[in-house]
Amino acid sequence: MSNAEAPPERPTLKTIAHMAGLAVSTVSQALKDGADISEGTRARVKLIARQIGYRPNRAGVRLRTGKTNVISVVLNTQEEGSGVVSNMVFGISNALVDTPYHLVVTPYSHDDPMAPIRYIVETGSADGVIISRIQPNDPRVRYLTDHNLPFATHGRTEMGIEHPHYDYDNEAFAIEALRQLKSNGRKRTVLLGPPPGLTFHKHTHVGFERGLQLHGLSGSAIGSYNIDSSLQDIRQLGMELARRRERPDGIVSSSATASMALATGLADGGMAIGRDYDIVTKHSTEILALTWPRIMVMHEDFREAGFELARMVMARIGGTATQELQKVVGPIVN
Amino acid sequence: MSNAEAPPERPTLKTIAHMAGLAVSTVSQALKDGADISEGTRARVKLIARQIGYRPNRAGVRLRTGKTNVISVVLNTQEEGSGVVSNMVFGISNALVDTPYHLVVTPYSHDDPMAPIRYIVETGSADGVIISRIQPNDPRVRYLTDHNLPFATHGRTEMGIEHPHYDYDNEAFAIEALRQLKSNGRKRTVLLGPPPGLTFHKHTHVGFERGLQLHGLSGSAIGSYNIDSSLQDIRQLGMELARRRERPDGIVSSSATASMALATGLADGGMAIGRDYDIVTKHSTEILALTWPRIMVMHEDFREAGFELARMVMARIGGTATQELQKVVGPIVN
DNA sequence: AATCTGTTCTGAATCGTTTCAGATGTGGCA
DNA sequence: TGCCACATCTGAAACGATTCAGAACAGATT
Repeated sequence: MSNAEAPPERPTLKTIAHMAGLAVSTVSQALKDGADISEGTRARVKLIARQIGYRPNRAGVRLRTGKTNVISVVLNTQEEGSGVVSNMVFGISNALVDTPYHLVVTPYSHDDPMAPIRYIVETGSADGVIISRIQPNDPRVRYLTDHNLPFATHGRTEMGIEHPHYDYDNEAFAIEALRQLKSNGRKRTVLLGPPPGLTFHKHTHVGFERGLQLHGLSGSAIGSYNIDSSLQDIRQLGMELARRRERPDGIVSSSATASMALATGLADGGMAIGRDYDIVTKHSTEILALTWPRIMVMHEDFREAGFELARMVMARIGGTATQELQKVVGPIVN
Repeated sequence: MSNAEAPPERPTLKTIAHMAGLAVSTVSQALKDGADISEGTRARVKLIARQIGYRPNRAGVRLRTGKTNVISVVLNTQEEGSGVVSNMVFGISNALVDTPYHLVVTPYSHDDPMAPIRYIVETGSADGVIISRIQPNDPRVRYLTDHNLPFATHGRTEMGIEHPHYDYDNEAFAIEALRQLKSNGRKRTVLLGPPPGLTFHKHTHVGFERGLQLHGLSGSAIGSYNIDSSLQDIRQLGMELARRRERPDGIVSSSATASMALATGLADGGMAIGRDYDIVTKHSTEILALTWPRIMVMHEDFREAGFELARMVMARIGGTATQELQKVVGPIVN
């Protein structure tokens, strides 16, 4: 009838302090190798902590220090894509294993990309942020910089602000894609690129133009559609291309699903890959290579991207210089 | 030189109390429509709170009340799939809009599905949990039930424990798939189903068997491979099937990507969809229907699943009876 | 005038952690 | 013996919210 059989409460610093016969503050210091603690008690405290499975209470730490131990990844709800998001998320998760950080997903529904950023800053709900779909002049980057919240971007900006970023070299991709088309004897090329406004749209188009010159090809970018267009629309585009007087014979595409839809449309129009045209695309899963083997592919690894971005944010939180936290990976040329 | 131009601190209850000339506890009560507060001050406090953009400090609430305002979704890092994960996550996010809940992603790397669950329970890091890849006798379900942590499962169990769940009726799917194959004149069927161990493996196989009887078809389930097998392996399987003396002419598959790989292998073996065989599959994105129009599809909506699961967990946290939080959606038969 | 009832508000304690000024005790040295 | 320096530990305060026993005061009742 006594309180002997109390439910097993989570151990706190107080628990350890009681067991060790020390004050709470001593225990706190000991656990973090504070200066003024003797080697002996330090070891003793740590032993006890390990024995009883002590884990610092996140709310306590957060309240006292302001550190949330949270990394927030801000995602566009619309973003579909074949596993881009999940791979990013898993990549980030992977980098967070064995750190105190938790990963929270903060979504936004296309109307306002700034809303989640403001929310995070105003409520102080994360120590660091990862954002994607970067624009050359990105208000989120400015805002986060102004408010001094560590972040990393999946993509580059052009606003004279140094910040951690990870990016795929889409310029190199476009050039290499054209090189491959050229070496297959293709002459009249077309680019189905990223949606306008985003930085990697620019990079891709610049690379495309440079590639055309470099390899002496003719070609043009599709203006009316991009890889974010509906698959139905892209298929229509394919049929349209097949109906042109001067049919293109080489296609550069920035997305695997878009490529499939486009190839389907072209097939509707009677054009066969390998015979009438070739198509080079980025892809991130093996399904394309397996079921559309004639589509030429360059791999882009979003898991790696997530992993690196998370490491960058953590490094930034830890004080690493921004300049050391920038990485652009080129396409893997086989 | 005075402290007049202090940096804009986040407002707290103290700020409001100061402005309203009230005690902190009064403000706290007023904001949550506590009983003993006059209508007047209630309105006044709320007005001020709105004006200055007050948001409760999560750490404060969490420390005092133990409520984390976090929903955790536990995901298998291996889980690839075409956007299953991202759609789930976005669906959950959607349900969490305009609630105080944040979504944290807790991953695990196949070795131990229990690890993240134990972590969440032991550290009390979430008010509710969403899990998937459910087994008929799932230790996670027992553990969460025993420890009284609200949760919802994406899939059903068979362990005599009532718990919130959302599931796709894979039994009905298999039966309907066979019906469609039958009506196309197919006779010798084969099932490429979910990996063994999971509940929806069982459901799919039961449905398959029942469908065979119901429609008087012959058929068998593939034992050695499943939709989690590598796409290369599945393609091999397709070639193998095409080499059999008694070639199957009807295929039921539980995954879109697996179906594509299988169809590719069958094509390698000289079999053409529509001519030599038909294949019915589940899918969740429109890409399949667009580029493989001859594959017959039934749609499974993972965004909806995530949405419903999140609502169930929140309802459970709010005390809604478990029995009212169970939903099984059938395949949409066109 | 004294007492009671009821409404509305307050103060203190608490959750778990960190920080920092100061307490305690040890030994050395004059 | 008395004083100082040093190593080690402690107590109190703070972060922001909630809870609850009780304070303060008004009006009604005797």
